[in-house]
Amino acid sequence: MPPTESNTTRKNLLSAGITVFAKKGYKEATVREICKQADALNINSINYYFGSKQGLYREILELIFSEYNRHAPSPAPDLTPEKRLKRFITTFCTMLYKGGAAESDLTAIFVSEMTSPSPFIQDIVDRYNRPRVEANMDMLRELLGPDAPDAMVRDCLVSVSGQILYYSFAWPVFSRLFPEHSTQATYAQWADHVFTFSMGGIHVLKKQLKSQSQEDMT
Amino acid sequence: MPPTESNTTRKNLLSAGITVFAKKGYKEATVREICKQADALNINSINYYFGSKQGLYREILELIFSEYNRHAPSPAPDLTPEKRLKRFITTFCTMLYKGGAAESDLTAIFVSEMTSPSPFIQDIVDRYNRPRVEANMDMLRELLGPDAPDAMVRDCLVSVSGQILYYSFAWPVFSRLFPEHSTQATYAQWADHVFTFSMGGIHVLKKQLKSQSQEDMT
DNA sequence: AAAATATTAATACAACCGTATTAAATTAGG
DNA sequence: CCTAATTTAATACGGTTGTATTAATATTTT
Repeated sequence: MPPTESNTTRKNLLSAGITVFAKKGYKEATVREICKQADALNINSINYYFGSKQGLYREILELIFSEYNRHAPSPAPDLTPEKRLKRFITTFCTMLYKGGAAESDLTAIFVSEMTSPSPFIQDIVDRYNRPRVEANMDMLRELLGPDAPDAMVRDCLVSVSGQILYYSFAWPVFSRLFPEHSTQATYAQWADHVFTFSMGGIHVLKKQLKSQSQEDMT
Repeated sequence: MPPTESNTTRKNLLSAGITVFAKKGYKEATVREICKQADALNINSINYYFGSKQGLYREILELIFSEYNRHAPSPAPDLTPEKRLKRFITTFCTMLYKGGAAESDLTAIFVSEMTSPSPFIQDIVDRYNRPRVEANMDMLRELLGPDAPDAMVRDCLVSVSGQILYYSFAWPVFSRLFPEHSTQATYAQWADHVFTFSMGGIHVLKKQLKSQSQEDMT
């Protein structure tokens, strides 16, 4: 039985796995290529250390999402909801685009797990995404006011998330339409834009809510 | 040489290919499964009619994008930019979500082509996406005013597109966070929300532009 | 109807996949 | 230092893939 202690081959396999899984996707990534990338001449090392190709991938997924979780903003109920929205957008954009949209291996695996999820997605969503989503729903509810229905709060969260995530999955198309653009160089401006744009959207919806409740009075 | 005339086996292979490529992705879809789905007992029929697996996929791609193009709104310069934006959002959401976000085969292939593009992506983008993007940029420029810099116009287009596309690629995660939600039932409301939200964002940016130019006056 | 062509069918093949097996080499413990 | 355990190495195996080959059948053309 391989122990879990510090082992350089094991670590090499993990980081090589991240690289190859990101570039090729789960199915097209081969254990032979990962081993070669990890300077492990024997193709059996993945089975030795992780039981199987899927075992390696599971461990990589855990590694990536806990890393995301570590960088994500800790709850700060003392901040105004505006500042919390700004923080959410900025840190998310930074995580996704700081190293460049297409170049980041972690972003690539993150996206492939969204579009074609592995068997581990339910667990990942429950442990990592759900708590953050609930916190963000609360934040948006504060921004929209207590009269905002749940559907509207959810729609706003989707509007914000959709903007943030766009480059991460549409990059192969976008980069061909705007070849000169670089998310690495402009991710901070993009975060600013998403914040401004979204505050405008939220403002309109809030106003719309108010006029509706006034109509109900008459 | 196989002729291009009407042939039921050929058509069966095309529609079976759409189904299987959508469900499995290009690599994991096998010619054997496609042939079985098409009631073609011989696994050689794909090579016979399309030369190769890739040849079948290329023809399917062409079929899908020309279909998208057919449903997309024709240019209507007489309409106000607001109405054109509304039309753009509505028709796009309808195309993507009318049959349900996860269930639509065309949407699945569309998304997989965005996230992990085939060798044909450049040609597809040039012939189908670029003209629409340019028309939408013009529309947004009208909404933002003549002072709006190109980067702002482009950012707004990304903001709108990101919202529209969100469900198409994030569905495996979103549906686990909100299991009761159905895009099929609510795609029209979603289009309404995206329009309202985006007009709010555009309005704020326009106001911001105006105040900036006033500062420049002093 | 006969000949030419198009289509379907069945099988073969080389390449690749993940994993199992077995042996050699290295390291750790007494 | 020698034994036991861990790690690396090399190879084998069964399965699946896309495609090529060859033959049989159906369709069209003359």
